[in-house]
Amino acid sequence: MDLPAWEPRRVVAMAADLPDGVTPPGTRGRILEAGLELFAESGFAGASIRQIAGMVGINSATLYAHYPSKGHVLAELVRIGHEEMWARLTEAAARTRDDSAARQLAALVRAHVLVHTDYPLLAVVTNGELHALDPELAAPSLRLRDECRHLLAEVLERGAKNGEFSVDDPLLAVTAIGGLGVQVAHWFGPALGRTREQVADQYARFALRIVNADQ
Amino acid sequence: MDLPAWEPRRVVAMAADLPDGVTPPGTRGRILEAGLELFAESGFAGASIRQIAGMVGINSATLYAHYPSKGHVLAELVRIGHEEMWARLTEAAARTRDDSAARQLAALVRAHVLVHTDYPLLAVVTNGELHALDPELAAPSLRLRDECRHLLAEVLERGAKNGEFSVDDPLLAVTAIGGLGVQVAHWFGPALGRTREQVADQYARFALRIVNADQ
Amino acid sequence: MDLPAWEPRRVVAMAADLPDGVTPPGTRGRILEAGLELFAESGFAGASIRQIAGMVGINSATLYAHYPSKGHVLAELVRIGHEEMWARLTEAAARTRDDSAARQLAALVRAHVLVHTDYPLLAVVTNGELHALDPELAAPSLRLRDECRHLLAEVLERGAKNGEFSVDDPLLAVTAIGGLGVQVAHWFGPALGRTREQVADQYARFALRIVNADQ
Amino acid sequence: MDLPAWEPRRVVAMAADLPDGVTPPGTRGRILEAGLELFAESGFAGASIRQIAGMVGINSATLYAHYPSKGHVLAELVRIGHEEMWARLTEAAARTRDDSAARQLAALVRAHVLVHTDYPLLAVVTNGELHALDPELAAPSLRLRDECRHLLAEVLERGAKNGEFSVDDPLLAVTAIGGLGVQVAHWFGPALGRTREQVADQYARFALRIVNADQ
DNA sequence: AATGAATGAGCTTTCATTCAT
DNA sequence: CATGAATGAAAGCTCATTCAT
Repeated sequence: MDLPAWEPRRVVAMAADLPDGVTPPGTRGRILEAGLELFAESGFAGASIRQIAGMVGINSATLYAHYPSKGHVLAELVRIGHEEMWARLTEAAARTRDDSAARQLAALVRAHVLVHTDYPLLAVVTNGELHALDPELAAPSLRLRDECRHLLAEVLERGAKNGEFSVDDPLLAVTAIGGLGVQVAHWFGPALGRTREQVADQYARFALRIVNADQ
Repeated sequence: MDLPAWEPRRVVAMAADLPDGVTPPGTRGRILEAGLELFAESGFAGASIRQIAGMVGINSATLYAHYPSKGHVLAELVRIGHEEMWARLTEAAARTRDDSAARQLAALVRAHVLVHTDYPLLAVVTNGELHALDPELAAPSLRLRDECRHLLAEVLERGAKNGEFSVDDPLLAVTAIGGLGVQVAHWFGPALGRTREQVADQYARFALRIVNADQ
Repeated sequence: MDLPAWEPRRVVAMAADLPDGVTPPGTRGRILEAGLELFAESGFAGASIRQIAGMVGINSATLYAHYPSKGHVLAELVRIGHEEMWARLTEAAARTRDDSAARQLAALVRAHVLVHTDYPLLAVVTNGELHALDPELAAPSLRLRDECRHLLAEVLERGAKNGEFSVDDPLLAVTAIGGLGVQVAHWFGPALGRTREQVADQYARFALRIVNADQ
Repeated sequence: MDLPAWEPRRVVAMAADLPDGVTPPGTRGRILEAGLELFAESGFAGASIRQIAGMVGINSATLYAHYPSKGHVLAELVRIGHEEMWARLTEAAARTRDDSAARQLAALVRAHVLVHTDYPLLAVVTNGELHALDPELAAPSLRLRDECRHLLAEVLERGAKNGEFSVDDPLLAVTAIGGLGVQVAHWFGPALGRTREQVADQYARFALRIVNADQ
């Protein structure tokens, strides 16, 4: 097996993409993208307002015409990340509401993985820099995050109840399956030689096996 | 299912423990423990030399009598973390050298999980702050890290070859199984209501299912 | 003879003057003047950024909006000093190009002395703090300095060749005549009771005698 | 004429020599020599106690078993430098007490130059770092320094009175002749291709010409 | 005589932020 | 909308010096 050399970076991916339609126009949006790249690379504390401004090509004071503080840039990124995740998982759950638990679980895991392959920098910031946010700025994201975890918990319970799944410890299954997706953001990239679909499908199968679902 | 409220912290665990026998005596060791706690909580860039010194109860200048720079404190933590992980995985692999691939995989995953439950702060720093290290200070740890990944890859290949495992995409299986353990450090703690053994056993079973081993 | 008491200071003069037209306007110029005074008095290493800022009446951080480092303040002073010296010597040499070597030597020494009486602090910094400068920042000044020494060497050679001067060891004559002027910056001041012109004329006569020119 | 490239160093010479018989034995003497080298190269403020200790091969705390402070190391160097200068000039003046003023002036200048060629580092520190010394530590040296200047002033006055010399402005002649010697310490070295005697003889002749003595 | 550990003060520089223009 | 200048606070680190051993 060819293990690609492990890189001591927080994210392997390069493009600081944001979901369609959420990037504000003009300078405000470019600040957001620069913040995304730098926060993903160096963490919130490790990135400076001057670095962000420099990447955008503006004076650091100009940033304050668009965001009231460095923390608010992070807050907007974290909000966008959580909303995208929540939207995709909610959509996947709704779309498969009447399917078997197995199909719904697969859909949720696929959605979960794909949001991490599509926006790896955003995912790394969203998952890893929440601690740097003022509690009041973090609160809305925390609510979305809890809803996402409950979506996963609910399908596991449904499958356990109706006999599709055989789960010894549902809580650990949630942490495992959730954790699988989170890690994807760190290493997914073109060097891997796998498409986003391939990873999503494979990880969905892993999840089904974790809960002993027939496949 | 009772999902405990998700906490916006990098580590849930509290005790800034280091493996037996590696903590240097006296002030040097206390600096290491304080650095561990603060780097785990706030990241390398988010923790200041004065905070570390304050936690130890020394003047910030005194720190430099023991370590030549802030980066060297991190470097020692990262080195310890990688050596512990490497030692445990190597031991597990050696102990099960003559067993089936399934038993060896289980042993590796158990060891991997246990090192994350036993030293969660160290694991978070070891996995998450390597990027902040000067390349020359990081190099030895990167070598150990690659060896660990190869241990896992080798047992997967052995099981795939001898028919114990059925793996579509071995590389993705490595990332998945490896990723499972890494995440443990973030949420394992007393509030979870699971012992370290319970988590390790369960995760070992998850891994075996991921590779379709008979159990 | 009334020898004024010798003072253990690097410069006796007080006014931290810079040549006309080179002081930048506003804060940037006041930083330069404060740096001049403090570097002259205490040397580069002995003067702190906070002292400079305090003398200007600004926060020490503000200094960095005008100069990228303490070394760059020194670099600008050293550059100004060398350019003024070079300009005056070049002008003196050009003005007397068609005169006798004796008249040209006198003009050069007068110019050399006058630049030291007019800007003694600048001369002390320019001559005495070059060693503290990064080589790349020092390079342009070193070139000017070498050109100045060659101006002096050339007139000595001309006078030696055409019989106006009688010089045993031209190299030592250059060091002696050059050294005469350099020292002036340390002790010239109002307490001396001599005008700049008196010193310049007298030293020019000294130089002519050193090379045995008819007067 | 081959002007050697001008070097942006405070002293060109290398050997950190002290006069015979004054270097204290053992560590105390090695501290003095290390201080001499570093103070000459970087100035008092630019050299640290740890650098000195490092050069000696001792712990910086050990230095305080030999000298009560960094300033006292400088003070001892400055004292030694002034005593050597005073001793040599006094001896030269005494030896030529009954000679012509011209011969006495030549002897004084020769002695002055030779002390600068023989101990250039010491001379640079002695002349250039007095300002960094506490006034009470500097006082004895200042007295010696004034005596030296008076020796020179006296012979000039004698020569002027008895008609050997023709001096317009004795004070400026003192500054000029004194300044000649001081500068020697900065550039004298093996690269010059002149012996100490050659320089001393030549500079003595320069001095006689400055005062219009018959030669 | 020498040391390692410790310290308070200070260093140069960068931080996020403000404000007048 | 954008800027240059400014700031208080704090960053990592070095300073000369002290002290118990």
